[in-house]
This record gives sequence, C-alpha cells and structure tokens, in this order.
Amino acid sequence: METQNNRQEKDNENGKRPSVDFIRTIVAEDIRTNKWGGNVITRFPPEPNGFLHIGHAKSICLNFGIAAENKEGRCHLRYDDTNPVTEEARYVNSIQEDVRWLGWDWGEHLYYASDYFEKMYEYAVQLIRKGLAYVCDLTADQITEYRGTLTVSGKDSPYRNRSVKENENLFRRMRDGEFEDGSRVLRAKIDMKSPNMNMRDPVMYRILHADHHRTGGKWCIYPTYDWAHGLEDSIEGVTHSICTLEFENHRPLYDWYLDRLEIHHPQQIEFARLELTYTVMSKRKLLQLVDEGHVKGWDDPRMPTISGMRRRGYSPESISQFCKRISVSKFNSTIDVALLEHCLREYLNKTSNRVMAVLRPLRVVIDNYPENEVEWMEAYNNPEDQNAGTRKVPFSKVLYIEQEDFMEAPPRKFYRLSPGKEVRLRYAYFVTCTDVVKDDKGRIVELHCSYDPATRGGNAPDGRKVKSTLHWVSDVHALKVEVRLYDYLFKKERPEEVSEGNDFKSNLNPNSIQVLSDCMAEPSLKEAKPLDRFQFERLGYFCIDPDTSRDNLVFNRTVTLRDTWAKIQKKQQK
RNA sequence: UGGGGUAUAGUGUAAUGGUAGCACGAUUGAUUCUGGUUCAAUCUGUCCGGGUUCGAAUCCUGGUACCCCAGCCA
Repeated sequence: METQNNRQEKDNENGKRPSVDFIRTIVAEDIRTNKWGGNVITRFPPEPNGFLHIGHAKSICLNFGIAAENKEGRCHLRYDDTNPVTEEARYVNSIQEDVRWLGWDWGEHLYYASDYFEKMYEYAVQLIRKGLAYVCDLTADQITEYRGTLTVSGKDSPYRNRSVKENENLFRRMRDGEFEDGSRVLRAKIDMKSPNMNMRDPVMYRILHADHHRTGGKWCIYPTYDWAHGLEDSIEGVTHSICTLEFENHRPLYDWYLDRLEIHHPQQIEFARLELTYTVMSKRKLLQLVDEGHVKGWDDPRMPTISGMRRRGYSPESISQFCKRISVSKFNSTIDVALLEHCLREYLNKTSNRVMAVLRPLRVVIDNYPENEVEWMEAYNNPEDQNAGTRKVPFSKVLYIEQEDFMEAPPRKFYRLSPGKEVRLRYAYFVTCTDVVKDDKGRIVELHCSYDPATRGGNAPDGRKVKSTLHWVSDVHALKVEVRLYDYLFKKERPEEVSEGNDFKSNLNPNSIQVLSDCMAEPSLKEAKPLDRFQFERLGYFCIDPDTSRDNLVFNRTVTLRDTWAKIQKKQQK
C-alpha cells in the first residue's frame, strides 16, 4: 500500500492523474458520488473444494487490497459452500491459512454461504409467490433438451404454469426429503427464448441427499451458484462483487434475482483471471495432478498453489508485489513466469542471508596448506543489508568446490578453475590448480591446488586480480544435506497446447524434480528451521523443507540466481 | 445476422482528442570478492480498412482475430 501511495504522489507531481486499474476507477467514482453511502465492501468467495493458487492470490490482493485502500472499506472471507459433494473441511482450513499467510485479515467477517440456507429458502418462496419460480419435474436430460442450443431457442417446460400453491407445496416437500435426487428442481421463470442461455429458466435448487461439511444432513436441497451468490453478496451488504470474466454472461441473472426480490443489489464487476506460462491454473487440473500422483500433493513445491509456493520458499511479499505489477484488466492474458521469478528474486536478494553450499562436490586438496589447521574466515551474511552482520566460516586443507566450477579443457569465456589457473575461494585465499586426479574410467575425482598465504581474506597485496570467485565448503566441517532442485512442471510455455488425442499431461516435464542427496553445506546451517530461506552463493535461493529432520537437512531450491554463464554456454552450444 | 466480452513492443500494462510511456524480457557495456546485485544504453508496439478533426490508441463506420456461454459445477 505504501508503494501504491508513493506512486500516486509521483504521478501527481507530474500533474498527471494517478493511473489505476478499471475496477479501482469504478470504486473511486462510487465513493465520489456517495453511491453506497461511502462504503466499500468486497469479498473473497472461494469454494472449499481445493487449495488456493496464485490465481486466487490475484483475486485476494484485489479484493482485500481495495478494501484496505479505503477508509470505510472491508473485505469478507466467505466460503461459497453450496455443493456438498465436492467440498471438504480440510480445504476450509487451508484457505484461511493461505489468506492469512498472504498478509490479509478479514477481522470478524468470516462467513459461510451455508449459514444463509434458511434465508435463501425464504427468498425462493417469495419468488414462487410472485409467480417467478416453479418446480419442474423434467429429468436432467429433458431440461437440457428443452433449453435449446446457442442458436435455437428453448421451449417452455410443461410444468412452467403450475399454480403458486402447488409450487409452494412441492418445494416444501422437496425440502422435506420426499423426493429422490434429480427428480425435481426449482427453476426461475424467466425466458426460454433468451439469447443468453443463463436466462432460460435456470435451476435454483436441486435435490441432493448428501452430507454437507457444515450443515450435515439438515438439507437435501441445495442452491445453485447463480441463485446463491447474489443473495450472499446482498445479505452481507457487499458493494462491489468482483469476479472473473466467465461470469459476465451471468450478470443479467445476478441482477434479475436481486431486482425481483427488491433487496440490496451490489454491482458485479468482472476481470480476467490469471494465466501463467509453464503451468496450469484450473483447480480441476491441479486436482488431477495430485490425484494421479504427478506431484506429491497440493503443497508440492512445483505446484502454483499458495501452499506449494510457500513450501518452495516464496514470500508473501513477492506474491503481492507480483499481483501489483500484473495489474487488473479484462484482457485474457498469460503472464510470463519470468515476471513472477523477478519479483521473487527482488525480495530474496534483499532479505536472504548468504551461505556457502556445494551441490555436486568435487574434492580439493590444498597441498601447501598445513595439515589439521583450521582458520575461521569472516564472511558477510548479506551484502545488501549492513545490519545482517557477519559470520565465521571454517577453512582447512581439504575442501569441496562445485564440479561445474572446474574444466580441464575450458572453452572461451570460462573464467573458473582449470589446470594452472588461479581463482579466489570466497572470503579465503587465491588458489591455483596444480594437478587433476582421475579414476580408472577417466572421471575427475580430485583436484590438487596450492594457495597463496598472502591473499588471506580474499585480496592480493600486490593488487593482482583474479577472474573468478568460487564458493567452497571445508570437508571436515561440512554438513551433508539433501537438496531438491525444481524446474517448471511443464515443458511447454502453454501446457494446454497439445497434439491430437493428447491432454495437458502429455506436456509434463519429466525432469521437474531432481533430488541431490550428497550436497555439502557450511556448518552455520546446522540450526536452520523449516521455511528458513538462504541464498547459496552463486547458485540460487533455497529454503528448508518441512521434511527436514535432525539428521537430514532438506533444502528446496526456490529459484536460481540469474545465470549469465548458462546463457553463454547455451549460445556456445548452438 | 444466437448472445456476451477483448484487441497497444516477445509478455503484461499506462496514455480518457495533444510528444505512445512503464515493467518484465532480450542485447551491449560499466562496476563488483556471487558470471548475483547495481548502473547505463539499445531493441521491438496502437488488429485491419475507411471517415471526422489542425491533430485519433482514444470519436464514427465497416471488417478481422481471439475468449466465454447449451452443469441439477463454481
């Protein structure tokens, strides 16, 4: 919010009007004209049938954000729990945890659509009495048939003209459980010839003898989305009911119900849902990945779920920043995941303590360094944050460096270690490679180097420069840790683009996870706790996974550092 | 001639009749004890055709493309 205010000030300085998205423009105009008595009441209305994902975060930041920006604003967290067959209490809990983690507070405004069931029933009776709703005995197939198609208008149900009395009686008996699932529905009497399919006598209630996660067996009729949603908004006094684009066609129905009932009528506003490259965003597809075991659960660090991203090492700040940057519009867009990663790195760079860890260790012996000697070298915890202080890192005769930091026959622009070359070991000494030891298959197993004692701390008194600085870990002090490397879940930028006969899962990336169990980390990491974040120098940002145990530290790679060398390599290969 | 939406650099997003700007990205260079960070420069754009106007991304008009709708899901 601070950023938002700063931006507005800056724009005003230039004499320009602050640029805000179209929804905030509407809200601001409504405040100016006192349309809602100065109130701004929004809501975030998830159905508890899955975990929240980054797309929901966009909606959360929008709804809670708008409320927070306005003096009289508030945002409700409301569970849209009108379908007992797909909803579960465990989802209710995860949703609250995620919204809270993202930094938002609904205060006492936590609501459930299921708490309004009685009230909704009464409103339905009102509509029946006004002759605007009727009980229909057509089967589901028949209803579909009578509805017509996009280009052919529908025809009236034979039950459309039942008397008010009969409708009231039948509806009462639906509620009382006299009828089987699917045998009858309550429908709004609107217009079977409407070009908008949603207006062709939509179903308001269906019979469902199913236990609800909150109301248990109390109800056997459940309201449909269109009937329920506007009532929920109305009952809560919502002013701006913000939803995604696919509900645009439903707005006339939203308006119709509230107009006929003559009750508080919020304004529905639609925006484009978030799509991201290299991932899928629909709950249905994410559920499929979980159920079919393509990932280890809703909170798998590869998932675009809030819980997955949290476990991966994302901060709420970076997600909020991302939502701010992408803004809100009605254009169906796909955001480059690089922008998300940019926001992530931006935050992590400023806040993460640096440590040294080696992912694929290569043993290095410093031949001229005294046996059994240990020096504790001073290292900055975070060069971006002076308050982060320093720590001591042990240096000794036998070390590990990264396998990829050594090449026997280096290509052009390879600045790292190779035979005869001198490099710096970060915060320690300059070393020169003197010998390469191989096994009988010709694989490099050990390096021998000499060090220059005059370069202690990392600088040469004679002023000579070195092209490269390597990270390292002392053998005897090293913590052996597990590191899980993640890549995009899908190989294609747009996983939905598939060849004939395939679905999005054919684009799954088989290498989206790689587990390294023989990594070496500096000893300061010993006391790290789940969700602690670090930068492994020169490698990326890492976060302790909850799978960590006392004798096995497990790290998730949140995101790599930007890697110019990798780009050069890629180009050289071409 | 079913209805409802949307079109601005590669990706997003501003400009509300008056210099098409910003971010990400890409490229190049500088700085650097992280090939990180930071800094500088460069790159690429108004869907198409007419019209109104001194002046159009913006207004009018005619096209085109894409998205959504035929659940008793939300």
